[in-house]
Amino acid sequence: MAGKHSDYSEGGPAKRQKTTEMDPKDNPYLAHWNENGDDGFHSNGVSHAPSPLSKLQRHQTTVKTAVDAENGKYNPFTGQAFSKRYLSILKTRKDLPVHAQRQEFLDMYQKSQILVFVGETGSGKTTQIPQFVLFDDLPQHDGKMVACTQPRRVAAMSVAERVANEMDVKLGEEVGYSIRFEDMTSSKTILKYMTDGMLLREAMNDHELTRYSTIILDEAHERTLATDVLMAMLKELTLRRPDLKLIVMSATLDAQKFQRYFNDAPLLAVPGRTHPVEIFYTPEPEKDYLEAALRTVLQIHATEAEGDILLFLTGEEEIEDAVRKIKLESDEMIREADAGPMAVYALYGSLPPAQQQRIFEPAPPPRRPGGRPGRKCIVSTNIAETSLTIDGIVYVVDPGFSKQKVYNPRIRVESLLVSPISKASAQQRAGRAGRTRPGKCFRLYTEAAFKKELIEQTYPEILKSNLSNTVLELKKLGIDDLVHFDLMDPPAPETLMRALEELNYLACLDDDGNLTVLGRMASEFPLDPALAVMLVSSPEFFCSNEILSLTALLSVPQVFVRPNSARKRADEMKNLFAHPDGDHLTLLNVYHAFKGEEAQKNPKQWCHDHFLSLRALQSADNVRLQLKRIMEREEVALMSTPFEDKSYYENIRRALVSGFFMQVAKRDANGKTYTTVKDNQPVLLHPSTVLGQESEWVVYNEFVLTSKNYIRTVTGVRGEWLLDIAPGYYDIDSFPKGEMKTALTRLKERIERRAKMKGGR
DNA sequence: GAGCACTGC
Repeated sequence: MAGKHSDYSEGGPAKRQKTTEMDPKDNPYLAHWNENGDDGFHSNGVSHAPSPLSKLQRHQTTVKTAVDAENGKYNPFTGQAFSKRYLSILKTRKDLPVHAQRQEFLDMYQKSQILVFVGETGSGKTTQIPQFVLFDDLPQHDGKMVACTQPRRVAAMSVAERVANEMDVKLGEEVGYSIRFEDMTSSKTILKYMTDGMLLREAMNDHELTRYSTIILDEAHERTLATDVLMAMLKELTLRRPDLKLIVMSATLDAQKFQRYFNDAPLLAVPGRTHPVEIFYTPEPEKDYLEAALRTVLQIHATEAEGDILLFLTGEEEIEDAVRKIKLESDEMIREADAGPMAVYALYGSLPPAQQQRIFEPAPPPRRPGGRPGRKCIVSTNIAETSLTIDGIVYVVDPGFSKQKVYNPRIRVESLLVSPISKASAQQRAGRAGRTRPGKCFRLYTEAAFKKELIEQTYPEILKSNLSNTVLELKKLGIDDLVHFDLMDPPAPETLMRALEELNYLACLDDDGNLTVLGRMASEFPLDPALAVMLVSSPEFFCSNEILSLTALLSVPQVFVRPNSARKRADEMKNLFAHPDGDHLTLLNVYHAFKGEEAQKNPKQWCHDHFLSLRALQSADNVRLQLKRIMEREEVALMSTPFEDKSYYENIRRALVSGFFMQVAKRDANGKTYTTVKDNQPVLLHPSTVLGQESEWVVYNEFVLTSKNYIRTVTGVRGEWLLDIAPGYYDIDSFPKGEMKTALTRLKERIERRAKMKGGR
C-alpha cells in the first residue's frame, strides 16, 4: 500500500523497506510507543482513561478517531477535562472551510511525503492544518514536533496563542512559538510556530532537523529569503529522511509552480471566505498618480456609501504629504457640501507603535444626529498589504506603485526604487476591501496596463538581495555545491560570484570556497558577514566591548530622530554627541550616554529631550545582549582599551576597517566629492554625517541611492590601516592604473619609508 | 543639505 508509512527507522533504505512490512509493534525502535503514559498524556499527574490517541499508529488514523478525540471529555494531549471555552471555540472552528476537506487532506497527507496546500484568506489553514497533522503524525509518541513557519514574528506569536486556546492547552506547553529573543516552548511542546528565519537557524546546527516529524511552511508565496532557502534545503532533506513530511502552504496564484518544484507533489486547494470586491480601472493612463489618488479618495468620500478607505502610496514623505492634503480638502467638503467627517491616518513601518495603533480607532460619528456618516481614510505603504490587517475597509485605492528593493551586483548596491507592483500584489491590495463586506477597488491604471504591463509575481527576495549572508548560511548548512543547489528561482550567477568573492575577502571562505574557522564563527551571529567579521576580529584591536555595542547599533533602525517641525533642535542635540572622527564614534557616544546614570533615571524623557529613538536604543540593547551571549559561547574575548588611553578611539576605528575594508571611499582631488575604492563610484557624504571633508579615507556603513549617490554613517580612517589590516584586498598590483592606484602606492611608500627610519635608528 | 517599502536571525 503506497500510502502506508512506517517512518521511525533511522537506518538505510533496506531497513525502511523491512519496517513498512512489519507491524509497528514489533519495531524495536518503537518499543515504547504504545505504552500508556509515554505519550505525554498523563504528564500532569492526573490519572484518567488512556488517551484515545495512544493506541493509534502514525499516518494510519482516520478523521473519525480525531473527531472523537476532539469531541471527548478529556483533552487527548493533556488528559485534563476540556474547558467550556474549548467547546465553544470548537463549534466555530468546525465552520471553517478547511474542515469540509479534512478527510481529503488526511488522505493526501498520509499518501505523500510532500504536499502543496492552497488556502485563500479565511480558509483557516494556518490554525487548523497543523492540528489536523497532530492527530495523525502523533509527534508526542516519539518526542518529535510539528513545526509551522511564518514570515513574521507577530504572526508566529499570535497564531500560537490562538491555537493553544483552540487546543485548550497553556501557551508554551503543548503549543508554543519560537522567535528571535523569545523561545516560548518546553519539553512538552508538540506544535511549534516559528519564524522561517528561526527554523533556518536551527537547521544550521542540525542539518537533519531531527526534532521535527512534519514541517509546514506557511505563506510560502511570500517567498522570503528564509522560505526559499528552506524549500531547497527541505527538498533535499526529504530524500535523506523519508520519515519527514513537508507541507507547503501558499496562496492560489503560484500553486502550480510550487507543485512542479516539488516533483509534482499532490495539491489540495481549499476556498477562502471573503466578500466580493468590484474592480474599477481608469479609462486612460493617469499622468500623476498622486493627484489621481487624492481625487479618487475625495470622490469616494463625496459619492460612495459608508465604509472606510485604504490608499496605498510608496513612502513616508509621500504619505504625510497626502494626509495633509486630504485633511484640508475634506474639511472644505464639510464646509461647502455638508460632507461627513473624515479622519485621515498615515501608516508606515517607521511610525511608533502607538501611532500605528491609531488606525484602529473607529470612524468618526456624523457631525449631527442624522447627518452624513463619517469615515476614516488610511494612507499606507505596503505594510497594509500583508503585515497589518484593518477590518472595516470597503474602498481600496491602488495607484499601482510601491518602493521595491533592487540589487545591482556589479556595484554591490541595494537600493529602493519606486516601481510598478505585480498582479499578485494588486490582487492582494484589492482583497483588503472585502474582509468584512463586499467592497470596491479603484485601480489608477488601465485594465490593459494591468493585463500587459504588470508582472505576475513580485520578484522573490533572493533575486533582489546581496547574498553574502545567504551564501554563508548555505555553507553552514553543509551545502557546498551552490551551483547545483536547487533553488526555486536561482539568482544570477554574478550575484553568487559577488557573494563568494566578498566572503573570500572577509576570510570566511578559503580559496576553494570552504568555510574557514572565522567563517564558521561569523555564521553563528545573526549579522551580515562584514559586521560579524568585525565583531569576531575586534579583540585583536582591544575594543570588543565597544565594537559589540556598535554592531548592535548598526543592526537596528535609525537612532536619531529628526521631526520636520524641529530639525534645527534635533541637529543641535545630535551635535552634543558628535565625535570629530565620524558617525560610528558618534553612535557609540550616544549609546554610552544612554546607558549612563542620568539617562537611565528616565530613559523615555531623556530620549525625547535628545531627539533619540528610545525604541531603537532599547532594541540595540536587546541585540547587544544576544550577541554578547554568542561571543561568550564562541569564546570571543570581551575587552576595552582604557578610556584614558589615547588609542581608545583609534583602536575602534581600526577595528571598523577589519570588517568594512570593502566599503571605503577616498576623497577626490577637488577636496569635496569622494570615490569608492574598487568600484569607482562617485559618491557624496550624506548630509546627516558629523564628518566634514577633512578625511581623505572614510569607511561607510551604507550606500544610499536617492537623488544622488550618498554614503551614510561614515568614519575617517588612515589609509595606512587599509594596507595593514586588509592587505589581500588592497593588493596594489590588482588595481587598474589610475588615481586610486597612485594614492595606494604613495601610502605603501610612506609605510616603507617609516619602517626604514625606525629600523635605521 | 537629506528621506528609511517590508521582513528575519
